[in-house]
Amino acid sequence: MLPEKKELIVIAGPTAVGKTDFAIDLATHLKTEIISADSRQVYKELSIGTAKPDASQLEKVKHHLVGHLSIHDYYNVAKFERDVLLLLDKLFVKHDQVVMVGGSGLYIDAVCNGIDELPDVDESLRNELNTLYKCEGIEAIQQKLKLLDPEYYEIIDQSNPKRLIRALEVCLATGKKYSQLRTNTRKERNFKIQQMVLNLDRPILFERINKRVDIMMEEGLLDEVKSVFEFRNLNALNTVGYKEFFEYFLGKLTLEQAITNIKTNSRRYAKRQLTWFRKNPNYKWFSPNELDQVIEVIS
RNA sequence: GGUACCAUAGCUCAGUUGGUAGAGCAACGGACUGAAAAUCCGUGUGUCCCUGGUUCAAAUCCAGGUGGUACCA
Repeated sequence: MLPEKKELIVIAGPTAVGKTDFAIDLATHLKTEIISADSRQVYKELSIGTAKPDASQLEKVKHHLVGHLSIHDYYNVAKFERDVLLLLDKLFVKHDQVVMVGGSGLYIDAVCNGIDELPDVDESLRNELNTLYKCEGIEAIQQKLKLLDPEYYEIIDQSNPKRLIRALEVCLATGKKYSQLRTNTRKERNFKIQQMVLNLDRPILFERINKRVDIMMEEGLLDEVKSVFEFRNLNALNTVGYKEFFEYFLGKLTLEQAITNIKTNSRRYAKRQLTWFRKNPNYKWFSPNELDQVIEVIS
């Protein structure tokens, strides 16, 4: 089979829209497998709060990149890109089409368009910069970047500490300007890509989000959060559905407030996801009950 | 039934001696190449309960109505 005949079908969408079931139905129809594109479902310790596919769903279709890591592992978008490309090499041997489903827009883009190859940065360097920011404020890291990479400083969101620190750590680790290491070019893939977004009217989506939080509570989310409480400072746990309950356990919120905040933060997350997908014209938009229409488009 | 208080943004409420209104939260829009469920930026969305009156001018003062809350019957 020629590589050109291979095709990755991306199913994106905001949280709680119904991606998991949709992807299972689609993959079943195509007799293929599913790659998850979800930055939090990769962790084995996080199941209920990340709405991972459950045992019966996993039985229907083979899923990849779900729960294969620990919250103690460091993971990022570049590792995800590499993991998916390796996986696709194997899956395309057996299948002409593979479904990738998830809501992490940056992760999806890394697979579809590629991401610049930059050297790994030592963890201690980032820690140092975080400390500098914490102790001396944002001005300190702004000035530092202005000095090391004035071109990038001009175009960056200067009030965003994570962007500043990222640029700084690359400059410091490589001795080069971050702006010069960014290629801004799209990587060619040896497979075709079709991108779909699932969406619902906002009131319906928000209703689903609120309801799903209640269901997570019934499924024992509180116990799951309790089991990882001691690791709450890990990045993997800077996650909606977990961080709010950490505050509850620390006595900063009532249980009811924590649940309300999870719903609010989930709604805001969904909004940010939609902003991300909207700006990318490659996406075709569908409702989660339009499986037939999606099959029509991809065949 | 009587008395008192209240009625302003989706919610909770500010609003000075009268000059057509503003905070918090929610909401909405956006950015985003190794933390991305992260992080950051921007935006008031209003029959000021209704009807009259006073006034150059009413969210504001007056009268009546409606609705609510509390207390007394």
